[in-house]
Amino acid sequence: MPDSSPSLDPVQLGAYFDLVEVTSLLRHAVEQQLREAGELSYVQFQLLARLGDSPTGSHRMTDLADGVVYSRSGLTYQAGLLEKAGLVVRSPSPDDERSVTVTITDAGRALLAKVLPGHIEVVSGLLFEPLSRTDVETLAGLLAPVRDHMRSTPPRSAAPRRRKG
Amino acid sequence: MPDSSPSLDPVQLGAYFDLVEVTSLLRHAVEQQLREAGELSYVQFQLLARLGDSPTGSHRMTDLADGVVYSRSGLTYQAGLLEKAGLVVRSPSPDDERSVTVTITDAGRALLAKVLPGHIEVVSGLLFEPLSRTDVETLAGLLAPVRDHMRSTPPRSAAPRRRKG
DNA sequence: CACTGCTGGTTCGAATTCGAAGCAGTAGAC
DNA sequence: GTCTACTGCTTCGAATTCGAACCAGCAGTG
Repeated sequence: MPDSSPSLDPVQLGAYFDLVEVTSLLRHAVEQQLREAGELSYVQFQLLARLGDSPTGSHRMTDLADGVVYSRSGLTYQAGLLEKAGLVVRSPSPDDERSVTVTITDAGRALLAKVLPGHIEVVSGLLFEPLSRTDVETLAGLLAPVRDHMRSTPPRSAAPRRRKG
Repeated sequence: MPDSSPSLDPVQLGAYFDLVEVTSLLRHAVEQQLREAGELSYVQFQLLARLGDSPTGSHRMTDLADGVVYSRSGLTYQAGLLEKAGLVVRSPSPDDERSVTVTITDAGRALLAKVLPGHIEVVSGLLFEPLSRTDVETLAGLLAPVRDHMRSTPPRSAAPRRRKG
């Protein structure tokens, strides 16, 4: 066939498949650990981690959703769960009436701290075990540009509400 | 606290986060393309792709589930959908009465072929755009060992039925 | 053969997920 | 000011997902 469309050579294909396979396996393992260690789902962990990382301990709903690549409605649901569990608090934003600010609580930080070691252990043992320090640096150097590229490229993700139909 | 547990240095952490972020974004984009192009979910595509790749065009249920890292019950559900859509057929295995063999149909292959170009285009444009040929080779070289390591390590994934409680 | 333990699949119920629709609040044109 | 378009979030319904429980069928022991 005339390759008018961009095709993937075997190496690319292999890299692509390995990428999704590796993350699927990793995610599965991590999910299990998180549930056992602290009754957290992966998304919930990601959310707490992001909040804990923030200087203010808080983020807007939308930013969280975009950050973890989640639907807005899904985030509303998860934020509700986390709030009910006392791990975060939702409050109206001062500057924008529409916006809701999610803030991690002390309990949230505590749980995060409790769960983190085991999490790291799993990631360490599964992902980094077969990689040398140099390997990791190389990997990071490869992924960062890809991430930036994906983030900059058409954010179809944010579901830019269809114009009309 | 005494760091008896293995911790991750910033580079490792960054690589880890970028890894999940990249695949999340990629998956999201691909999912959208697949749904628009052929009414397929990502899992369904993965399943068809695996079947299409097989010399016999078929696999056992369990092997499929393990391959795409999916729960067995989830696979039962998806196999049901695919079968109802005429894309695969389920038949009892000759050698093992318990086992079910899933086989891709011509319609399944046709749909796969129809969807593939767009799929490749998305992956190409998002994942490989910022990577040189050498980069891709490096990436593949890094991921393959990790995949093997994860596959060999305790297959907690397969949910090795708890002994009793 | 009977007995025990394991593997392959399905069914079931409960929890999660998403997109579409809806409700405010904001921003820009005029 | 008013109008129009867009953003931020939630609610709703429908589809998917998982794990626990279950029913065979296989394998090894005796």
